[in-house]
Amino acid sequence: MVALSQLQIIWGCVLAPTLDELAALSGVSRATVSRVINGGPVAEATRRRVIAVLEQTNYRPNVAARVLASGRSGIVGVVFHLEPRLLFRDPYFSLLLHGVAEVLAQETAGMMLWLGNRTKQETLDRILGLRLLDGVIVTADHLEDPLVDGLMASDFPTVLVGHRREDLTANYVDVDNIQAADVVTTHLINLGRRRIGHITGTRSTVTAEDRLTGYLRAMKRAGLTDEDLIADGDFNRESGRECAEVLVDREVDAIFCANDATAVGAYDAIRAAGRRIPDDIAVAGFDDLDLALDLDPPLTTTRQYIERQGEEAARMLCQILADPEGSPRRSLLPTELVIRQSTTGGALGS
Amino acid sequence: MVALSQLQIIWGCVLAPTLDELAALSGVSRATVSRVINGGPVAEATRRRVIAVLEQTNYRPNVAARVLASGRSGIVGVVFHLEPRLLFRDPYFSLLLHGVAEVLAQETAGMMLWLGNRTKQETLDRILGLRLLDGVIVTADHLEDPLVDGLMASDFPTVLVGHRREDLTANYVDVDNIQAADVVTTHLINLGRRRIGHITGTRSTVTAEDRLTGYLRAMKRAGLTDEDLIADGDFNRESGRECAEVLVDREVDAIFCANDATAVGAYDAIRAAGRRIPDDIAVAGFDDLDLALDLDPPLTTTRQYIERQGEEAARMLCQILADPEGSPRRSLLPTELVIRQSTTGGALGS
DNA sequence: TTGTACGCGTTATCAT
DNA sequence: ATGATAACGCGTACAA
Repeated sequence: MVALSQLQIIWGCVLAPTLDELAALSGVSRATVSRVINGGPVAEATRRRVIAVLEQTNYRPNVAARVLASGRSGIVGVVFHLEPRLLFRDPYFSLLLHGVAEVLAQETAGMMLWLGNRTKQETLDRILGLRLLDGVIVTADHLEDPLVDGLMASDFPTVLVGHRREDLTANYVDVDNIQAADVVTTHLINLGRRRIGHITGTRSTVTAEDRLTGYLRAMKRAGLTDEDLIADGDFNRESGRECAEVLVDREVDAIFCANDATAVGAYDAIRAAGRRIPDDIAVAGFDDLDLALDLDPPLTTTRQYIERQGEEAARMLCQILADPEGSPRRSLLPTELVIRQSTTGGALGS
Repeated sequence: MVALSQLQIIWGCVLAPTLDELAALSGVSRATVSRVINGGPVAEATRRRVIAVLEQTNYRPNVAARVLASGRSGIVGVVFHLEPRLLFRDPYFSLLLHGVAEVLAQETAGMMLWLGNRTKQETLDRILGLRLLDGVIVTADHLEDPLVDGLMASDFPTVLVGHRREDLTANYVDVDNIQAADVVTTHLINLGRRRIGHITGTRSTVTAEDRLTGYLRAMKRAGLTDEDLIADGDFNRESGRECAEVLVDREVDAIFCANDATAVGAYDAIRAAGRRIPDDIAVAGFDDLDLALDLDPPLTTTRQYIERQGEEAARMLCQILADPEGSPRRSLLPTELVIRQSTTGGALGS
C-alpha cells in the first residue's frame, strides 16, 4: 500500500497503470484486482482497499488486452450502409444515430461507425474480421443485402433496424409500415378522395415496398386500385417533384408520399402546376420530420419516433449481450397519423 | 503446404485463422508470415507461398492482439462533442462526417464516433483510457474546451477542425472566418448599406467570435460601427428569427447572419414584419448549404466546402500517423463569397 | 478468499 | 532470410 502522493509521482498522468501495478499498490495479487473490477468473490475489506487505489489512479482497463483474454470489448458497431446522399440529406439517420448514441453512451465503452464507403461484402468482412466488436446495430433497408445475410448466417450478436420477412431469426426494431400506409391511405379515402396517387420510396428497399403494399391494400379494399396512380420515387425531394408532375398530369386528387422529403418535392410540383393544396390535391408524407410542420400548408404525415427506434435498438443489443440466450427479440414500435391542413384544410376539408 | 480443400475443412468459414495456423499451412514460422503481412524482409519465393495461403484463407489480423503487441490498431476516433440539437439540425456536421468517413474508409481499419453524450472530461478520459485509437479528429468549436486542452497536453495524435489562437502546437484544418466575415460585410457596405446588423453564432464558440471580429473590422474600416446592430444568436433558425425581430425594430438595412440556418430565421422575421428582401433589408448567411439556393430570394452566403474540410482533416491525421515527427500541420482552406439575390436583387441591387 | 500460472494472437528482438 | 522467444495486459482455471 503506497501513499497517494507517491503514486502520483510514479505514474503522473502519463503512464496508464496496469493491473500488476495496482496489485502492487494494494498489496494483493493481480487476480484479486481483476475480481474487484469484474465482480468476482472478494472479501469486503480487501475490496475496499483495492477500490481506494482504483479511484486514486483513475484506472482504465486496456481494452485490447481485455478482448484478447475474454473476447469482450464493450464496443459495438453501428452500420448505416447507404448511399451517402440518402444518408445525409434526410434527418432520418441523424435521429436514429442520436437515439443509438444516447443509450450506448451509458451502457458501453464506445461505438464504431460504419457507413456506406465500401461494398457491403467488404464491410461485413471487416466487421467480423476485426474480432473487436461485441455486436452490431444495422439498418436493414434493402430487400437484397449481403451484409445482413452474412450477419444472420454468423452468430454475431446483431440487431436490425427494419427487417425483411425472411429474417426469421433476427432481432429487430421496426414499425408496421404496411399498416401505417393503409391508415393514411384510408384517411384520404375517407376524405372523399378517389384518385389517390402514391409516390413510392426507392423500390429496392423494404420500407418502400411495405408502404406500397399498405397503400394498395387500402385502395383495393375501397375498390379504387389503379396502376397509373403509382410513381416510383427515391425518398428524396427531386424524385418527389418529378413523380408529382406525372401524377398531376394524371389528375390525381391526392398523393401519399413515401416520406416527408418526397412530399416537399410534391409541394413544389403541385405549386408549379398551379394547383392548390389540399383543395385540388391533398398531400400526405411519412416520418413527421420538423419540416412537416413548417410547410405551407402543414403536412399530414405518419409520425414514427425515429429517435426512439434508435434507443430501442441499442437497448435491445445491450440485453442480448447481457443474456445471449433466448428466442429472437422483436420490437414493433407504434406509429401515429398526424393530421394537418395538407389533407383537411381548404374548401373540401372534412 | 496444404491443399485448399483441406484448408476449408479445417477452418470452414467459422474459425478465424491465426498466424500460427497460416504458418503451419505455408510451412514457415509465424514470424515470417507476420513479416509478409507487415512488409518485412522475406525471400520472394516464400513470400509468394505465404501470400497464396493468405488469400485462400482471407485472413484478417486480430486487432486486439496487434494493438497489444504494437500499440497500433488502425482505428481512429472522431469526436463531435456538441449539443445534440446543434449536431443534428444543421447539415454542417453531416457533411463533415461524410468527408472524414470517405477518406478514413480507404486509409484505416475503422472509425469510432464520440458524440456529446458525456462530459468532455469523461470523453477525454475514455478516449485516452481505451488505448485503442491511433489518433482522433475533433471539432474544436469552443473557446473553453477541456477535451481539446487535454488532448493538446497529451501527445496523442490529434487533428482539430477549427482551432483557437492559443492552440499553438495543434494540427488543424480551418477556414479564415475573420477574413470571410470581413468580405461579406464589405460586400454589403459596397452595396450602399449603412445600418448593417449582425446576428452572431453561439458566443462561446470560436467561429462565432471570429465572424463577429471580421464583421467589426469591416464596419470599423467604413466608420460604421454601432453596438446596437449586434444581436447574439445561437446558430439556429429560432434564434435567427428572434434576433432579426430586434434588428428590424432597430431599422437595419442589412443583416449578416453567422450561418445559413440563422438566415432562414431572419427571413421569417423580416417577412413577418412586412419588409422585403433585399429591397428593405439585405440578408447574407454563412456555409452555403443546399437550402441557401432554395430560399426566396436565394441567399448570398459564404461557401466553405465543409465536406472537403472533413476529408482534409482525415488525410492530415493519416499523414501524422505515418510520420509522427515534424512541425504542426496546418491547413487553412479557402472560402468563397457566393452572391445571390438576397443582397443584389430588388430595386436597390447594384 | 486468495494467489499461481497459463493462454489469448500479435509484434519485435534476438540469434542463427 | 528465417526461426525461436519474449513481451503486451488481462481473464480465469486451478491450486492452495
